[in-house]
Amino acid sequence: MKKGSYSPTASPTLSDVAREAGVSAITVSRTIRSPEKVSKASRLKVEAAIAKLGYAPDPAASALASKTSTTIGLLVPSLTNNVFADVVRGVYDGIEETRFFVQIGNFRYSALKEQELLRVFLRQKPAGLILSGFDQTQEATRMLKNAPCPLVQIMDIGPQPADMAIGFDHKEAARTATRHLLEQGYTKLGFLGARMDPRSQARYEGFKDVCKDAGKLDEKRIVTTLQPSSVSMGRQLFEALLAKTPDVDAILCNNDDLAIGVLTEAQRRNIQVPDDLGICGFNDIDIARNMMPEITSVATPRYDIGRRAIQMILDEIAEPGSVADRNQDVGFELVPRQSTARRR
Amino acid sequence: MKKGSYSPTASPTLSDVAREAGVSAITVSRTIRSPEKVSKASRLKVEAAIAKLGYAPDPAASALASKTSTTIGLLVPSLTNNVFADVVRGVYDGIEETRFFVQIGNFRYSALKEQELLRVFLRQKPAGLILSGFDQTQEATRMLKNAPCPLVQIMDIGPQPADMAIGFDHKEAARTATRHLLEQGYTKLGFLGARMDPRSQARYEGFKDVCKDAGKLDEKRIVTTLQPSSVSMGRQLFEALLAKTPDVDAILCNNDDLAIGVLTEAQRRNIQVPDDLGICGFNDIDIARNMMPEITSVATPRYDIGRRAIQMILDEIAEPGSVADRNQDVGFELVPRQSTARRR
DNA sequence: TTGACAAATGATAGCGCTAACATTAGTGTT
DNA sequence: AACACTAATGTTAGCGCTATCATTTGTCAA
Repeated sequence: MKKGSYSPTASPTLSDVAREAGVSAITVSRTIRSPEKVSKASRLKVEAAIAKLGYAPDPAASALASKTSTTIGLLVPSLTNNVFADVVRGVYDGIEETRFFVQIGNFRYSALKEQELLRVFLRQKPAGLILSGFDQTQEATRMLKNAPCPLVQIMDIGPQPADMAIGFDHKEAARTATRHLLEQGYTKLGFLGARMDPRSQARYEGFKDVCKDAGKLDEKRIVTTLQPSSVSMGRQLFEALLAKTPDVDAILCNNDDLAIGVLTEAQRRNIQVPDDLGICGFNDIDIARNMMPEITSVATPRYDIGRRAIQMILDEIAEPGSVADRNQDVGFELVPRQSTARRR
Repeated sequence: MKKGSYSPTASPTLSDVAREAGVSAITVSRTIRSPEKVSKASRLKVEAAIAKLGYAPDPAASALASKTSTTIGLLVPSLTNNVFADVVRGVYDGIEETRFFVQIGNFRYSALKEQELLRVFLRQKPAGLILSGFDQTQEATRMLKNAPCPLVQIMDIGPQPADMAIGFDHKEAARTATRHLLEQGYTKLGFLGARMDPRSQARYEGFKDVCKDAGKLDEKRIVTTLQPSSVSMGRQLFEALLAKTPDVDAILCNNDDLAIGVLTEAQRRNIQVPDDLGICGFNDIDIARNMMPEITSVATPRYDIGRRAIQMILDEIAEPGSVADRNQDVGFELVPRQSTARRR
């Protein structure tokens, strides 16, 4: 059981190790941080002392003295969202076995909240920062300009990253999906969108672009909400869409959650997918591609983006300026499946 | 664009704020950390100065001086898993607007890795720790015994928490679900399990208990894997089960992902759910309850557990010993739906 | 052997904050 | 008015580490 006090227990410090090893504190510090600067004899003595005392450095003291911590900040707009869950996973996998930590900040799609989180994170003297997209506030952008660490903006692409960026073109992805629906012979295209953040907006624009070019744009067949995306929301939006325009014959969903909702609601209403209704999702999550029928979607390299973003940061920490391609477009891939495979 | 250097930029310090406000540094510190100890006049002056300078405290310096950081460690076995994603969300929601941070450690279902993460986390002098379950290594348990901070073990229940605990009885939950299947008239019950961690094992035991008591246990109708859970894995396990025992008429799935996989594979094979096959999931995630047919599941308060765990920690930080119920069973709820609503 | 240089090590100071104690201002009692 | 007390504020020292510069030791050419 536990005492009610939570008193800190003393751990050995650098000087303890130094005394044990018969060297100065700074030599111990160097043995840990840059062993190549220390003679083999000293190194062995110090390593033995560290092992004997069970020493581990205090990250707070280190951060204070060196003005840089081992924390890498990751600012995401949502933790619920599949997209960011995958990114987070990639980042964590990439950080494993390094001396760094990840600290996640959830700014809930609020640029202002992002700005404040950024301010707080910067006070920690992070070793690196990963941000979502390019839509920071002016003040946040200003802070980023002279951020004291490598920085990657992820998920989106843009002409002017603050430092580095990796993502893909959401508008073009939606264009590709929309063209696919037209090619499959659908003519009355609808669009469902939840949580209309900047990237969702870009997809929406892409959809409208292609519809307009094909002379098939009907704004009544567009239903969006600012509320979070979910399967139930997909059902609700689909119901709303049917109420307005029952003649819709294909739907581009802003993400796979919505697409699943549309599919299950269609099954309930006995609407045949893909013959009466084509459904295309976005992101290509595991569940959607295992539905019956399997849902057509745009595969996006979310995990990979997280993984590569963290690698860019680690590379820059090791050797500033070493990352050659500082603005990477990793692309996307339309994966046609049964849910849009209409019989001609 | 960016210079290649990442030089740290000076931010205002406590003394800067103190000078601006015409008070001493410690008064500024107190205004931030315990405003009730400061007169209203000083407080207003200090707050104005903070706002003017855009000051935010340096957590490293604070941690070093006070021997306790504002970091709360959260050790989870997986980031992919829906279960822990919801817990994480609850924790983040509970921490919002406080001065604390969450730092997640992913130990990938390895107790040894958990132990090493714990060691590293403890060096940060965390303000609190949240662990998953009770299955720590001996060494980890020893470290926990004299952890210098409040500590909550979550998701499971057990007789002897290291400090505090909140969770529910997985074995009993599985018993309840299994009884439900029997009550619905199913007689040849199967069990599918992936990622058999200690809590999955407990559910598995619960299933076997009830089947055995009812004289309906057939080990051939149990298929498990150590690989991660997913919808595709649900399909695979279901296929394996059908290959062994095609007569199975109901399946308890270790979680909803598997259940969805079973359902979609059943649809592919034209097996009627619930009449030919009953399906019961676990966790009651949004997608499962929106399938067609809707999937019966055991609702577990994952978000709530995260939320309450963090609150227990915050309460203990504010007032050690103030949390009265230090070992909470938050229960579960069977939610019968169409996927087990067999016609009699 | 000497000097020139690099490699290895150390002494000192200080990062920005808070704990602990010291002092001053304010409030009420007799 | 003098005293006792609390509330508010300040002074001092130091948390554990690393940057900086100074010193010592080792290495090699002339």
